[in-house]
Amino acid sequence: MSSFEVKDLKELATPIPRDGASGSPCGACAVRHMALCAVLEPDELSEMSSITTSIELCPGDPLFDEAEPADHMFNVTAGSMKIYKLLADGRRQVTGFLFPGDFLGLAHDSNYAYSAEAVTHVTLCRFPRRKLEALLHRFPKLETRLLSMAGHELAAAQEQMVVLGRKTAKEKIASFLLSLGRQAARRGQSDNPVAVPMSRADIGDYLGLTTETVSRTFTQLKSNGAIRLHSAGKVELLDREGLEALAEGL
Amino acid sequence: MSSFEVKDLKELATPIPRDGASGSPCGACAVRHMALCAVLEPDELSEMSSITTSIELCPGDPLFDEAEPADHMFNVTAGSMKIYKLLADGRRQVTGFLFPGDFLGLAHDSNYAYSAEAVTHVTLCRFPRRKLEALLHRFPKLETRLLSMAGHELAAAQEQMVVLGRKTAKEKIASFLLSLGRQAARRGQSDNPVAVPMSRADIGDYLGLTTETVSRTFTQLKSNGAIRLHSAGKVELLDREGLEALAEGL
DNA sequence: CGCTGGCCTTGACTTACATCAACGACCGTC
DNA sequence: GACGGTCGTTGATGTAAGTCAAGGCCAGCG
Repeated sequence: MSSFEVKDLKELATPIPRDGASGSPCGACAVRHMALCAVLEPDELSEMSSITTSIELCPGDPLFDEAEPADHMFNVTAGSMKIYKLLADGRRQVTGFLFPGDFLGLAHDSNYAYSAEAVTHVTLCRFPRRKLEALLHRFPKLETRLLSMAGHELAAAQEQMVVLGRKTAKEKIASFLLSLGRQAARRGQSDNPVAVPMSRADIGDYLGLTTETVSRTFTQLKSNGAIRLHSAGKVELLDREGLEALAEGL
Repeated sequence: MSSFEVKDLKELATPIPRDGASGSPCGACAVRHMALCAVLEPDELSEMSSITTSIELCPGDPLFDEAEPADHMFNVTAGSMKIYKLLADGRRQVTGFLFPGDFLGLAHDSNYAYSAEAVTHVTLCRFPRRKLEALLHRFPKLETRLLSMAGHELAAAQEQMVVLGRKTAKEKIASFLLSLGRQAARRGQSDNPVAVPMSRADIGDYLGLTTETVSRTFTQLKSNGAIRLHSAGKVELLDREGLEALAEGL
C-alpha cells in the first residue's frame, strides 16, 4: 500500500484507531508513519491497537493537568495541542505545541510534569501507561523508537532555550514561524503559508513575551514585508531568507 | 559490597574505568549507581567496560563542538561540564550543567546538537557511538535506562524553559541555586553550602542574563540575608524557604 | 440586526535588565 | 613584591519589552 493511495479524503478523515474490535484501524492511520507505532509490523500493530482508545477534544479542553497521576500516554492523530507549566501566581510557560504524530505523556515519575490542552479540535490515541510500558518491553524496537523521539524533543527543547534566553522579540517570532513551517513540512502540509492555529497569548507564553509584544512584532514584520497575515490563522512568509537570517541572529 | 564500604578516599580518587585490561574497573566506580550503567550485572558491565575509554579534561577544555560528527557518547565521572549553543553573532545559551553520573552525546542525527566544555577538571567515560548503540540493542534494559534518563532531562529542560521565559532575575538565581543544591544532594554531596563551580558569565548564559545582572542579583540576595557567599564558589543558603518562595513565583 | 464578548491591535508610559565604563580582588609569574 | 590578566562588583545611563488603557474587528446569539 503506497502512501499515495492512502492519501484520499475519506482516510484522512478517519485516522482514529478505535477501541478493540476490527483487526487494526491503525492500518489506515494517516499519521502512523510519523508516530511511535511507525516501527511495528501489522501483527504487532494490532496488539498496540488493542490497548488503544480514541479520544476527541474541543478547543480549550484540557487533556490532563500538571502533577496529576500519569496513568495514560497519548499520540496526537489530528489537530494541535499545547503543553504548559504554571507558576504560583499564574504566569504561564507554554513548553511546546504538539501536532499529528507527536507523542505526549512521558513522565519521569508517577505524575505528569506539565498540563496539556487542545488548541484546535483534536483527536488522540490514548494508551494505559502500564500496558504501553509492557509493550515497550515486549517490542524493544518500540523503545528504541521512543528514545529516538525523546532525543528529538530534547534537541527541540534546547533550541527553544536559545530562543527564550538569547533572542529578541523579532528573532523569537521569526524562529517561531520558521519552526512551525518546518514541522508542517515534515507532516506533508503547507509550510507557506503556514498555519498558526494558536492565539497571540499562547504564542507569547511560548516565546516569553506578552500578547501585545507578539502583536506589535507581527505588524512590524508585516510592514517590513517579511510576512503577510491572512485570515484563519494563516501566515505567508514573503521573505524566508530574511526571516532565517533574523532567527539565526544575523 | 555496600555503598558504605565503597566510599573511602582511595576509591573516590579512582572512579575512572580504564580501557580494556582488568575485568571491570567499573566495579569500583563511585558514580555507577547514578549512571547509565547502574542497571548492568557484573558480566554485562565488563562488556560495557571493554568499549570504554577514560578521558580527562582541564577547566575550559572543549569536549566536542556543535555540528561536529557525533561519534562518541560520554558519561561524566567527576567534575562539572557545561553544554551550550551559540548564535551567529556569538550570543551563547548554556543549556545545561553536567555533573558526575550525567550522560551526554545523545544526538538525534549524526551530529552533536550542542557544544560541551569542561567547567572544572573533569573525568569521563567515552563510548564509541555505534558500539554503544549495539550494546543498547543487546541489553534492552540499558535502553530503558537511557530512556528514563532522557525523560529526566526533558523534564529538566521544560523546567528551565519556565525559568528562562517567565521568571525575573531574582527568581532565576533563586531557582538556579536550589536546583544546584538538589542535584548535589542527589549525588550525596552538600546542598548547603552548595558548590557553584561555574563563572558568573556561565550562570548568566544559562539563565538568560548578563554577568552584571547575575552579580548584582547575588549581592541583592546577600543583603536580603537570603544567601552568604563563601570563598571557592561555595554559596550558603541562609533562607531556603524564602528562596523557594521566590523560585515558585510567590 | 444590533448587541455582547473574545481576540487582536495600537498608543502612551514605565521598568527591569542591558550596556558602557570603572574599579577592586585575586592569582600566578617573573 | 610589583605586574598583568581574569573575574567579579558597582555605578550611570539607555532601551527593549512590559504595563495600562482604549478601540477595532469579528462571530455568535438573542
